[in-house]
Amino acid sequence: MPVRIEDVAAHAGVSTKTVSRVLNGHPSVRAKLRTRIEASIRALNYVPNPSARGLAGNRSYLVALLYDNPMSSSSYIMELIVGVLQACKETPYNAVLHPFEASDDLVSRIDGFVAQHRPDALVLVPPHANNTRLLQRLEELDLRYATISSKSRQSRIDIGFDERRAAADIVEHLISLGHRRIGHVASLKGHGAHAWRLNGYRDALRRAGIAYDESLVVPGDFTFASGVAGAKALLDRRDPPTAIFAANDDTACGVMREAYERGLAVPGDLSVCGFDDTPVSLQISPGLTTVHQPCREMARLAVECVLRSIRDPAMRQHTHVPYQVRLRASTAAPGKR
Amino acid sequence: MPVRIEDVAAHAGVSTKTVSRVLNGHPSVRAKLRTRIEASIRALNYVPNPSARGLAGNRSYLVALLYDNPMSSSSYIMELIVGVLQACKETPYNAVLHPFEASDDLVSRIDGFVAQHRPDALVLVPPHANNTRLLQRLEELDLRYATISSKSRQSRIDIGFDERRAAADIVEHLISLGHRRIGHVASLKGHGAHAWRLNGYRDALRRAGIAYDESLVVPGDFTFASGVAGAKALLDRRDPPTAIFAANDDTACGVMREAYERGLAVPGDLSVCGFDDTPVSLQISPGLTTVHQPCREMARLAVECVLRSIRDPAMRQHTHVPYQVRLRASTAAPGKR
DNA sequence: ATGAAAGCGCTAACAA
DNA sequence: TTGTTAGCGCTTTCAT
Repeated sequence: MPVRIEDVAAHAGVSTKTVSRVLNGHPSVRAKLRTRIEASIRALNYVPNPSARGLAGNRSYLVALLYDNPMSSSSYIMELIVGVLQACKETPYNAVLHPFEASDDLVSRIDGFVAQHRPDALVLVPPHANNTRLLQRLEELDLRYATISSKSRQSRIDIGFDERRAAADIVEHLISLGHRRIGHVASLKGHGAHAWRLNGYRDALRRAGIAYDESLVVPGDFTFASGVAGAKALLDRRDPPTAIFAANDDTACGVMREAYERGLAVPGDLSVCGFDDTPVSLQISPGLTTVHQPCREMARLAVECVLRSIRDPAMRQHTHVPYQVRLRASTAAPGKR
Repeated sequence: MPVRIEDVAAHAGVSTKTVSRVLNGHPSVRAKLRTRIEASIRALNYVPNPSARGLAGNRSYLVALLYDNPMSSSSYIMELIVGVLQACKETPYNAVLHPFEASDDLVSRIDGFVAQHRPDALVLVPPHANNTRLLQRLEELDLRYATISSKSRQSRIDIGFDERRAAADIVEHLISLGHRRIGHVASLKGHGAHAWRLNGYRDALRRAGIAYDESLVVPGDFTFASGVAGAKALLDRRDPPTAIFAANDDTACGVMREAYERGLAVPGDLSVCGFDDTPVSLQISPGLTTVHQPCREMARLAVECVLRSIRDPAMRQHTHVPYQVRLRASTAAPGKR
């Protein structure tokens, strides 16, 4: 159990500091010596003590994932977690999760959290990723952070995907099936998603020469309930849409529920598509056409970048990762039964 | 930033050791002194440095959640995570997540993980919670652990719920609606759930005086695909069941998919119920009748108990937490349309 | 019930 | 490029 750095140093015939340098990837160790020390490390099965490293180096080896609402978006968070864990694997870093509800005293609560756990790096997702006061405060604390899908340009490191183009793609798919009257249950205001997905919807209409009808866009907040309500509003019209593009899968499920309650067949009477490709899009019947949001990749990249930025604080990186439209059975030509 | 224990000691006019005792809840500090020191701690906004505590006390302040498969059961894991985080809140402990795929060298991989991260406590969920070799190894390493829903009696601390009775309850619900021929798509073998849920199903039949027909039980593995396959097998019979009890919600969704493909109405032509009360049970249409598995409570209790067991290593605790049957629209009287 | 001194295992300055 | 010497901030002996 207690193999310490000095045991390795003795075994390799060097000083502890040199072993430390190898451990920390310091460049000024000759290749030959480095190899010998690495051999000793393996031979003794040495693993450095994180507390000791942390204390001496004033680091915690913790990267924190800060998110908002575990309830309504648990599969989104879960996918991010998988990505974060992938990135931490093979590093001395551990991931810790910190749900914080948005509130006025958010900044001071984050202060408390930082004081207590002293994470070396943070990853923020919306809506915190859009909270400029919070980002400001993290800068003041000189903490490295990365955001995911932030709409703020303030963040030095942000990983997202082209949500606008993705939304346009999926609406274009509906148009290509023959739909002309397409409803949209919008995203939660404040999220970048709100504008991105709405603009993508409008882009697709414009390119197809379909006039934008504001009344076909109803408010939503990413919840199932807002899908039900949005579908009610849209389907109660005298000229109901033949297809509905919901801002996310949960909302799309709400739309499908309302169609079900009205005895409307999906996709026969109404095509529905979502966004995110959460597990429910495969579990529901018919399978839901949606956009695969590359959560894992985004989270993995975010962690990789933010860990790199610990060494290089000036680093900036704004990256889009690829997405995919997943065509399933919930969309078809209008009027087809 | 750098408020240290000696600052607190100076402020309160005591030695650092006494402050340390207060921090660690040591009983041998007089109430008056304790109060004074606590006031100093608050006044200075002191938060102990986890790395320093960890190094000096040979602890990591980490509790690890060990699980198996993030894919097929992400909402189950997510709920556990919420419970684990709740329990860690207001403690100096941080939760870390460690997915490990089951394999022959699982034990040695856990050894590596323990060597690297030195968690003070572990929480195991099935199937790891049933891995006696693994539990054995943790005992050897003198590591505190708690299991969730373990079928092994080896675990000193286990939190579960009465799955057998819950299964019986939900099947009794089907019987009370008038169903007599009820199919069951079984759980993954190896999980405690397999026997518990199957036995509960049999209990309910027996109590209702319905003969157990082995051929109405088809194998499953908690996946959507096994629900589809199981439903195919059951619905292809000359005397198909009027209701199907699926081992979990994902499987139930597969059953509903197969019903959908055959043009069978749920619940008109077929009642379906699941188990777990994952988010999909609300998102799907009709809403899925299921058993609410109290994941959060189980995880919270497991962490609370295992942290307590650090101080009291002999501690044993085997607890069942309450569950609830959630009646939704996927079950109705047979033949009703 | 409280205090003094000695580390825990590592890294950061500084030296060589 | 490598080694020496001090700590990092806390808890633990062992005193008292």
